[in-house]
Amino acid sequence: MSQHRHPDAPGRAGAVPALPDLPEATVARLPEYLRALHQLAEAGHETISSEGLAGAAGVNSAKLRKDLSHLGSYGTRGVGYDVALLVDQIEFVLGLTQRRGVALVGIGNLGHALAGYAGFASRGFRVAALFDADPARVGEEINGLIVRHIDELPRAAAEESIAIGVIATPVAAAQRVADQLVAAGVTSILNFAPCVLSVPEGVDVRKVDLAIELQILSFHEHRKASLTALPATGGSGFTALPGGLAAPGTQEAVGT
Amino acid sequence: MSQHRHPDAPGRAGAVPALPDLPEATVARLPEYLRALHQLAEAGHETISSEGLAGAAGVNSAKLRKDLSHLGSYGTRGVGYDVALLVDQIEFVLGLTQRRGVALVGIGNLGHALAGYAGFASRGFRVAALFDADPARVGEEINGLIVRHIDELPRAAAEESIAIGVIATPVAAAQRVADQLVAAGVTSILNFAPCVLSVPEGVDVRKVDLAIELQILSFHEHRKASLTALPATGGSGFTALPGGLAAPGTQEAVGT
DNA sequence: CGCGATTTGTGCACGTCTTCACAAGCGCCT
DNA sequence: AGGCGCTTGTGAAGACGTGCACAAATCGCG
Repeated sequence: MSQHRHPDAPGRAGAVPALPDLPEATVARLPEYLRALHQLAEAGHETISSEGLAGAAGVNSAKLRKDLSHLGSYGTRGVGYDVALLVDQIEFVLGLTQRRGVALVGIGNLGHALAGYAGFASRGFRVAALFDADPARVGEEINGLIVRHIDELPRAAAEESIAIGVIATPVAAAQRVADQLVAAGVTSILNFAPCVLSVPEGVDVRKVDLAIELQILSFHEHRKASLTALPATGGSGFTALPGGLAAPGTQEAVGT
Repeated sequence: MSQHRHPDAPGRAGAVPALPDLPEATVARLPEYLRALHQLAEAGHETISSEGLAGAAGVNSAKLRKDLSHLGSYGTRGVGYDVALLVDQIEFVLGLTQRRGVALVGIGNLGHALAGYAGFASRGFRVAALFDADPARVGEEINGLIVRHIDELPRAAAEESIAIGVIATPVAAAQRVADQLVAAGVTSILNFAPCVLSVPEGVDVRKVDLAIELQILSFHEHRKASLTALPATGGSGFTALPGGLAAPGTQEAVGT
């Protein structure tokens, strides 16, 4: 998945190439661009226009150009972007040139699935260690990794130089685990437990709450229902017809 | 915005009380408030100040007040918000007064975990049907539900009046499944496959990409590393200290 | 070598979101 | 009753994000 096209990626040799501080919104989209680029590369494209890449990533082309312009000028006017070069560039900015180790804590229902999720490995991460507080789960092997007791976290984190932790425990344990992760030197946490974590400054937390996503969808369902219940105020009742085709350009189809 | 719709309990009496169209950012936070409110209710609070609720939800109190003000005026100056009333109000706005049925497609690694995820049931949803295209998986029982073949989706969706679909298939199958869901009348989709879906207008899609969350964290790791490598330019070098206790502010949320 | 077709990079205007700061409202205590 | 402290609700300002529209740059071709 990673060709070495441009080994002369910016800097990396000692001197830090002064990461431009990107807008958060841009950072959040870069991984999506990266995924689209890999897909395009696999399809044989060597260059891609902003329009094409925007389509594959499901965003506006002007927005994409502005996002990429923050990284520097890596396109060629009249031609487009060099796919391989852009892949290298985005991977560098995202810090994916080194394969980062991830510690996963909480090997329950969800943790099990995460431990076996191929998407992590294929997108630059290595699930380096699994932990659980329940002795009954310790020792289990998943995908070639043995589940260890949470108390071994400090040693394991140091040995494997782990900077990212994933919390997939029940809510009741999440804050305690977060504290333990921080104590072990972890500075980034991905939290699947539906609760707010309190962490020291300098530690980043991102939260994924599966139920919240459904609730947001539920709101829109509710709104759609209350709209169709009323006499449509000029809006053409869309009425999701069975067999509906993807007609208007919301998102573009990408190869399946 | 001095609109007094239903001074008493939220709607639920037949007529739909003209949902105010909330800012998207507000909608995305309401579920978090709801979770915090349930937690507070369980802890015995009957009323809560915006400051207190904001703390429990991990947001700024001014933002919270503005968000809630969009729903109407459900607080009492000098006192705070009535917890039970606010719970009812938010649940109504989010369309959670009816327990919505969800169809889950793709019973692989992740799908298995989602099918057994207790958080869905406890937050207003009912996983009503499981589907997979692989005949080998059809017939398996998970949590009291039998995995059915994807071709039975139309009938099942109609019987159970399912409006929300969850896609947990590999990328290669995702678009096809999305088409099938839409054809079956589903108007909201939660997509776990790392790809862009093309759907007709009127169908909402939300995407959860676990690897993207890690990549965003990776970016901040990268940035933190390149900052500590440089002589701090006036900024107070924080240097995430291990063992630090959650002292000062709240959780440092990265991005949206 | 010049021209036209194409596409990037960006200035600008607009809309959305966030945050501050404070008046208005409410309850409690004297 | 009146005053005082507390909290909500909101106007205004600023920060941030988005999208248009176009100049600048590049390629291919005759």
